Amino acid sequence: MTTTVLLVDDHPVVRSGLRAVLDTDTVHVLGEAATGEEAITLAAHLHPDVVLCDLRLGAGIDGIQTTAALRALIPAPAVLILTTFDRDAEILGAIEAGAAGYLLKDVAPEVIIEGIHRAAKGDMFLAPDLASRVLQGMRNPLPRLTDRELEVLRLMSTGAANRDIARTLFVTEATVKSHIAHIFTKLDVDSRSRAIHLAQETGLI
Amino acid sequence: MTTTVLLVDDHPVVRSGLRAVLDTDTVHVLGEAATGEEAITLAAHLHPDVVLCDLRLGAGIDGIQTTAALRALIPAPAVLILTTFDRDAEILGAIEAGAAGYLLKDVAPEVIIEGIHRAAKGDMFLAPDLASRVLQGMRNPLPRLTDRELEVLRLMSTGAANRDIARTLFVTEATVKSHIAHIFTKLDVDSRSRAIHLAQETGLI
DNA sequence: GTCGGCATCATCCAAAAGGTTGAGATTCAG
DNA sequence: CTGAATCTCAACCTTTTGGATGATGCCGAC
Repeated sequence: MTTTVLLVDDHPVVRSGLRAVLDTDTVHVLGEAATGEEAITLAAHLHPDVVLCDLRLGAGIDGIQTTAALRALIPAPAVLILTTFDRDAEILGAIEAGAAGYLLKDVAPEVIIEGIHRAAKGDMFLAPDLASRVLQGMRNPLPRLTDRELEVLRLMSTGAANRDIARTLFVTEATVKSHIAHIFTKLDVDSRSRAIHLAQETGLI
Repeated sequence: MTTTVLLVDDHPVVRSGLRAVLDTDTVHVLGEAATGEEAITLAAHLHPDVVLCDLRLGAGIDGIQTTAALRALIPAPAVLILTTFDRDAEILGAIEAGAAGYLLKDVAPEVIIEGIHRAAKGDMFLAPDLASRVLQGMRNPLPRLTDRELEVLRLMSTGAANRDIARTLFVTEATVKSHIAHIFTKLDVDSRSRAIHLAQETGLI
């Protein structure tokens, strides 16, 4: 039985590659989308069994938002994330948004095909080298930062000093320091550079 | 007249995509390599007109080292860098290593084909949106950091405090501070987070 | 040999960052 | 309504960072 697939990637070359690799007797590629918006429209019309979606989609909404929107369709396609990156926060975010699986782009074509079939059957499918990491991430969840704290953290990571952050957010430096103190406590670090490094490593920002 | 090409990319899917997109009446794909080492061996035997090479090649040597090695072959193929990333230092590094051009992966297939033909003729070919940036980069060259300074910068970017850096490098904190002062002057910044951010943005680290 | 670049270290001072504690205001769920 | 979380701010203090200046030794270029 053939599984129908919609490809979502902002790189034409990757779409062509996926199409060439996937379009076999067990998988049928219904269409391609370059953006998340396009993917949602196409999926609503084509009703693919599975949507194969990149996380980074250039302009417009990202893969996680796309996943959430796709899963809200009726009938909802299974969403398989296929990406180059393996940042923890993003994997967990994608799964929270309803993704059926997560594959890295450097896997062999057969693994992608297997993942598609598994996703179509309603299974979860994680690239083997990611599975342990995800479980690890769920045991050691990154503390939840509030929106404001994330905003401060992002500004910090661009090299902004407390004064700069205060000016950007229209608050006093005391407030910024307060947020930063909370961030440090939650991330268990004691310097902005460590906080930045940790945040970048885990995909928090 | 057809131009012969060797593909170098660590992602099977991208290689398939490139092959599907490029193998036309004017371009002939001679072979594919997944690593830089493989690319050099293959190029020495197949004598392609052009090598289309990703910058990030997973394990092993990177695209810039591969470029340099390829350009040392006789006859030397033209090397066209095709990558997702657009960091300044890498573009300039690739060109220094002898690359004939630099393309971003999100361009249309026709642009890649045009780039291949131009490279085969000995022209330089830069993605249009990169050209101005590269010229800009050559007018405002990033100051050359010494090896030691780069080492310190890299440690800084992992969140290490001066004391940590000093311990790692077996020098005193005073020395670390001295290096950092030089780094700041050269990069024209006044805080480690800004230095880290700039270094990451420009691909310095 | 001399000069310049580099790495090493030191001292002194000022500024920024970080830690602690506490507190007012708002919002939102139970 | 009450309590918890969040965002805001303040005062105080310690540590870290950054800036300025200068000194030593090494090495390679001229």
